[in-house]
Amino acid sequence: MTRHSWNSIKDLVMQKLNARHWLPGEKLPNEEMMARDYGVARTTLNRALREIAKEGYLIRRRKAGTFVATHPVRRAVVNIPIIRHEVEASDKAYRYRLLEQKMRLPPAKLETRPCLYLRAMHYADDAAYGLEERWINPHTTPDILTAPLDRMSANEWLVLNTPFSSGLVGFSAANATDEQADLLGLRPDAAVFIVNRETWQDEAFITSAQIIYTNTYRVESQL
Amino acid sequence: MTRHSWNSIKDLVMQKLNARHWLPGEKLPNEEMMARDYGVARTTLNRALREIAKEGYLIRRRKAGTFVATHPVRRAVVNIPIIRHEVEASDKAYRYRLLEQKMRLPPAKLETRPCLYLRAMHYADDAAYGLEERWINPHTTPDILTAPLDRMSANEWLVLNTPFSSGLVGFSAANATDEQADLLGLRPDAAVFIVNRETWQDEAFITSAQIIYTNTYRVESQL
DNA sequence: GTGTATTTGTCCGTATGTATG
DNA sequence: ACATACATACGGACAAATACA
Repeated sequence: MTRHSWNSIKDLVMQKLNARHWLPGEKLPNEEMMARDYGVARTTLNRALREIAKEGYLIRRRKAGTFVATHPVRRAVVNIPIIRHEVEASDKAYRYRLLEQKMRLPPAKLETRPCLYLRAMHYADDAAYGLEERWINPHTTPDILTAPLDRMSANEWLVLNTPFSSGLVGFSAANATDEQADLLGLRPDAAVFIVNRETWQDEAFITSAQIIYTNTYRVESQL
Repeated sequence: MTRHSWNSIKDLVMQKLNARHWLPGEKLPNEEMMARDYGVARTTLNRALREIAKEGYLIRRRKAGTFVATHPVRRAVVNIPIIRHEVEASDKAYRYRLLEQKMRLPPAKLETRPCLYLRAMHYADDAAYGLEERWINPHTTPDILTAPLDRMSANEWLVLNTPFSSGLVGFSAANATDEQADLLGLRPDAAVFIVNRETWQDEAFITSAQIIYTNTYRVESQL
């Protein structure tokens, strides 16, 4: 019986935006008026407009009003899956091999005390999938020292066992070093796709990882 | 205290999640109880939990309840700016040069009729910044044929003049072709970072672009 | 700089809808 | 079929930000 949900109001406004009913930069009527026009409560209309604004198509400012974004900032949401899930999602057998594990002094921007350094390979159906180089801070995550890292990737263990407050992801490209090319089965100097991740908890560094993928790897996302 | 109450409730719940007050997979108390516990209205608590769920840390199902996500899917939101804005944001002078513009038959998956094909360079302080190769469908966007593409990048024109639509973004790495290396001032075979974009409107293709950046380019994002 | 009016942001309490165990 | 828990609606109220006089 409720013909109007905030979602249908959202669709309706989006249609008007697409139809250029209001031009970029133009001011929309205020909430109260629009709510009356569409026959819904202001809170309902508010939610619809808030959602549209979050998607970047509207700009809302108190006292000023609601405006059509002139340059909608396109945002893409990319999923950062656990590598095992990513491989298994493409119907391949996942395998993980720990290459190296030792305590070393990390780059100064991370920590001044020695940390756990790991190198590991990820395989999909026995083909090299990605090379992982990772630092883990045992001072914030002491349990890592007894984790079964020979069987389970550090990534997966960390997701299950440590909360974190903030993080960074970066995507970049580089030419493979000879060693990387060798491990990944690529020709020397081949382009590789690199995903960097850093996670922190309240100024204290938890882990920093670099995953080197072959150049066939792509990150894709709906706009 | 009345200020941003849903946000402070969200912080509070996030803290409890981080502190493992509820374990992954565990069920939280129902909305009514939590609202009473925290001394807020149920709608307020609802909003807090809804936001947390949208970030992936909680799973909510009607009748079943609210649960701690076992494998929170990490999502990173990356902004896809207009290249001019990106360059100007780093305090450099932006320059754009159209290299080529003609009608050609695009890849069949896009369109079966001839489309506009563009190649253009983007510069930051006279240093090569990115090479753009783009298809634009004049059958969905006829005005493009009279747009001043020698002065304004197609990207920017399209953002201003075509309605919103669905799209795809992809990030990948590759070795530069000789021509690309030459245009970008890179050594032959250097790794380049490639951003692909496709935008569609109701099954009809609008534009498809590939922007080739030097390997110093990075896409970064907060987790 | 100050004050005021406007507009969005949020909260509350209640009520109803809806998916689902 | 039923009960439960989330999803959403409504209207009234006040807070916060800020454009404008």
